[in-house]
Amino acid sequence: MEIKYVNGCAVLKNAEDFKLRHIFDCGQTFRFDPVPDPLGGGETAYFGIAGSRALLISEHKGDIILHGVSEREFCGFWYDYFDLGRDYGQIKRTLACGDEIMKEAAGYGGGIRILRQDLWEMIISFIISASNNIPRIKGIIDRLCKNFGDKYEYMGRTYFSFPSAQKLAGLCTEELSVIRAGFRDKYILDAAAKAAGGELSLEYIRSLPSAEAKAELMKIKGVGNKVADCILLFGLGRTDAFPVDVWIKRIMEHCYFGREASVSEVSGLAHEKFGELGGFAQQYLFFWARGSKIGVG
DNA sequence: CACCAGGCAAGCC
DNA sequence: GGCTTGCATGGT
Repeated sequence: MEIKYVNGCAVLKNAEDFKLRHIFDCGQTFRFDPVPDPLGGGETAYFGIAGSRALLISEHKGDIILHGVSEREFCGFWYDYFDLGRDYGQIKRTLACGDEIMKEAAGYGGGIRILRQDLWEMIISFIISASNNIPRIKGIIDRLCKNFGDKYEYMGRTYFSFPSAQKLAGLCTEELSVIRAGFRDKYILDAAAKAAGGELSLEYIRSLPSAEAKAELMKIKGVGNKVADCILLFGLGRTDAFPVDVWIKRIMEHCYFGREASVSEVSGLAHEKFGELGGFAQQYLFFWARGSKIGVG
């Protein structure tokens, strides 16, 4: 992949396996939204926030442009964030080999990349995701950051960072109620208290094998099997994790089982078929299922 | 109005 | 172990 730095932008020339709509609309992050093309060409563009950094990113004639990003910032953060060291073409070929379903799904969302996001942000974001819909998850996270994050400026815009565990641990449920998280407010405070108090060490969790890391994460109230898998996949880069939500369950039942199946049956088959590539398969299937309404009704 | 949304915890057996 | 129910809020 060729990278150039022009006019204060980092530019990925002829970017392959990289499509903004696929990356930001496949449900892995809740803090990026479409904006008008800053170059006025009517192409796709997004503005979003990762931890305490903001980014305006757009497509332009097959290139990807990261606006206001220096070489230092690109190499020090965004390269890893977008998982640019990984060959997604190879992953798609491996998954599609002998599997017509995956061939279809990986073709549909071929520009997906699994973002390497902040662990703490993923813990709270996916606690909020439980029994919720994506627009409202985004709204709750937005209010969380606006009320309790720190204020920053980037390219003439004001934005707010994701609040730290220490900041959230100092709140009571009444103060947190402004974000309208519903029954999840007590789970957020439990996670914050454990993280701020040292009972939950994110660096320790990071050092553990996946199964043990998952068990540690599930000690947090509001973190069950599915939320823990999302945290492993999106916050810890454990790409073998295969989160089974209603959409994945529905599409796997429809395409692979031809009948209703339990969550453990679904994860069992996923492990068998996709193995170490489970996380990628999950993202292709999720984006495909939602976009084409496969298995619904 | 009922029903559902990237589930989970607690209470049953 | 597996199965049911309540849960805050907002949209259809």
